[in-house]
Amino acid sequence: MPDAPHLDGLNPEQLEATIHFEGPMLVLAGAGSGKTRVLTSRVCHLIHEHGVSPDRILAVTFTNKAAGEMRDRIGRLLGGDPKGMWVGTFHAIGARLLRRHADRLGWDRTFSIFDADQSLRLVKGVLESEGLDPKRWSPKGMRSEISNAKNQLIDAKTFVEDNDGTRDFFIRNVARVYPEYQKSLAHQNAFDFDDLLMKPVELLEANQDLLERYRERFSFVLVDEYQDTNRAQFRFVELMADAHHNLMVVGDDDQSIYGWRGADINNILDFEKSFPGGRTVRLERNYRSSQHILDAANRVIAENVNRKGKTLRTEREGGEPITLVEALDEADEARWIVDEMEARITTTAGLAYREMAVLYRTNAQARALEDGLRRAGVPYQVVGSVRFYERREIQDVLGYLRLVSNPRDQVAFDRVVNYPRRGVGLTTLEHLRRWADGAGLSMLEAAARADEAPDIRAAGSRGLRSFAELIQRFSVRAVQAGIGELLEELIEDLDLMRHLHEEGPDGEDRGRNVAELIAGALDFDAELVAGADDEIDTFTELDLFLQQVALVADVDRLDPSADAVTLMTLHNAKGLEFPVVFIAGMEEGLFPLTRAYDSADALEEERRLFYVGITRAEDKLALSWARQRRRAGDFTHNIQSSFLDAIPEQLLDERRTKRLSTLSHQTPHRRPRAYEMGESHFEPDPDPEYGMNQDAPRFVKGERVLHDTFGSGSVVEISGFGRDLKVTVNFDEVGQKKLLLRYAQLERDWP
DNA sequence: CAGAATCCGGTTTTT
DNA sequence: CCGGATTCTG
Repeated sequence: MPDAPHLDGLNPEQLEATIHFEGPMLVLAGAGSGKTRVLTSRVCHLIHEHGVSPDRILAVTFTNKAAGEMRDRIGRLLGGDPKGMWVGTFHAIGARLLRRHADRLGWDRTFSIFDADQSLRLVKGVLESEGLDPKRWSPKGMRSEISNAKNQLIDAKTFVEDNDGTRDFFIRNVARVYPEYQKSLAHQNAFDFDDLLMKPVELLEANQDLLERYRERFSFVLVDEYQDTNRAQFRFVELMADAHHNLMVVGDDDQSIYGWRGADINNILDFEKSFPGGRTVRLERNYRSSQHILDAANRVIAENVNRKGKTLRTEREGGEPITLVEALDEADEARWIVDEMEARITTTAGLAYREMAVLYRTNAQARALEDGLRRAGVPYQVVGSVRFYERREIQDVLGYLRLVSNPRDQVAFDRVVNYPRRGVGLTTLEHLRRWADGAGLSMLEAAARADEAPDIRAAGSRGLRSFAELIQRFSVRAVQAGIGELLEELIEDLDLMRHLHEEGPDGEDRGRNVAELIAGALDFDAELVAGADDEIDTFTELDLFLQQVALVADVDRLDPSADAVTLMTLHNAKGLEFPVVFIAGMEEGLFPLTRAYDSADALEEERRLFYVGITRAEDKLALSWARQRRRAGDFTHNIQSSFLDAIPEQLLDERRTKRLSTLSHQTPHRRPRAYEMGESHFEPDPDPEYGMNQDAPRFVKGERVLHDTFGSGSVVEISGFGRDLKVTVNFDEVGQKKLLLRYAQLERDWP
């Protein structure tokens, strides 16, 4: 093919996928096999060789970052931005469609997007007005039930019908809450995250004209990370591709890690059935990791049953062994990791901090690692943990903007009406609500005329009126000024910085965060002017800004130019790669989490997560675990993760931290192999230092025990120390119980 | 009405 | 150990 730089250096399989033109295609792309490369080259090929106009292409990615990268790379290959092409996450694309056609569903285009926190608040509110006790019926549980339903495209009406007469009280209450919750969203002109997937499907199914229009427009559809799509996303793709069948999906069943969010691994396993006549290409050549790392990954994932099966190969032979370190506790683990990083920086020429990452199962693990890094003065950035846009001060500021953009947003109103303090308390708000309901006014309108309302004290009325006046003033400014300017004026007007600084030690940080938000907004302004986004004619800048803010992921905010070590969860690491990768917390109960043992599917998903982690590493992988770890207040005693059993010993370099070696002088020992897991018992640890509770009978996770009243069961978790030693036991008859060992007369139950 | 003191309960992963 | 909710106090 002459003059086709986008085809340079592709291997035969990549080439086959890239030059594929019409009809369905599944690209099964192993980790590090160059799938992004294939996606971008294919788009270029469509445009360049087949003369397809960019505005007829729709590409869906998993993160905004991936979307941005794809757009950049295509732009570079083509020598110009692919104007008119839609690239984005399912959520972003859904929001875009809804902005255009929300009126057909009864919303209007200035709708708010509620994130998890806002939708939880709303669920709580509904729960209370339904007279349900939020302590008995967890709002979180309700929200996730509603979320699951939406991901399955089950609307409120259907949910109620489907569960009519169920004996499950929880579900029965969800059936009460869900319709009211949805009604309230509509009333507030708001969508939640799940609506952004579900409502576009509803929109296209109910409006044949729109369906035809978008099918026609997007005659080529590409989907990345297809293994993580849920029912709603599948249906959306199906609707779009059903007429022309020009659908290419790229994914890896072995990297499906979002089942808990409704992702259905069968979407990728059954692709050929759903889209008959399609072709499948497998990319099994890995260009990322050393042989040793890949061997470990292959062995780990081979334990799974529910998979298509593929084996990654690399051209790179050998490589460094995989280090497995046993540490005393999480601080010791962090210290080892930091020491190892510094040693590598000094001994490896050209290695930078930004090329190293620490991955872990739970966000809580970040704290100890951060402490270690901070103490050693190693620069680092944490993805997630405390999410930027979920910070209180950021949400407060955004609450104002949301209210300016959508005056019906009640969640935003409640959030900021008395922040900063305006003397408007709960009683005042209650009086206002009553009067507003009676007079048929919105809360904001009512606030503007608070002096007319009965029972409201002068101070409260003054506060309400000045609040309403402020929102009105900024609604006017919003059409004249850019977002950055608007924010600056708002913060000035509220005298927010002074309020924050008066709050105490955290105030400085909060102030900095607000400053960062302003900086981000100014950037947003600048980019919009430079890019002259085609959306800006249709929507206000404010709406676009709020939408972007609602839909950015934490990984999107990763700064690749900063020379800092990256800390993040294994989930967040998907799609990324680093020369040096540490996976911390390789302990039974933490990774895999205890609850993963509830089902075979869950355990397989957990194992895939480990596989994702291993395959992030290019040159060096180090795994670590801690004998004891503080979790939610008390101590846990741990054994190393059963996942490690799959890795052949000759690939491993097993070590102990210095701290641990000085405590006892044993050689590193491996835990009994997996066949001893589950019902059977483990040998008590021979190390006398281990546990510090020699006086108590020493139980081990997995062991069978007998209780006077509860009967027999198996030990799930051990926590606490000395006289506070607690065991969690899953009893065969009565389920899980947490017991104080010194009261519970537990005996070993030999099978 | 606001801020302090206290209690309680949860704790996986996220667009 | 944390945050949120609740209760108490000025």
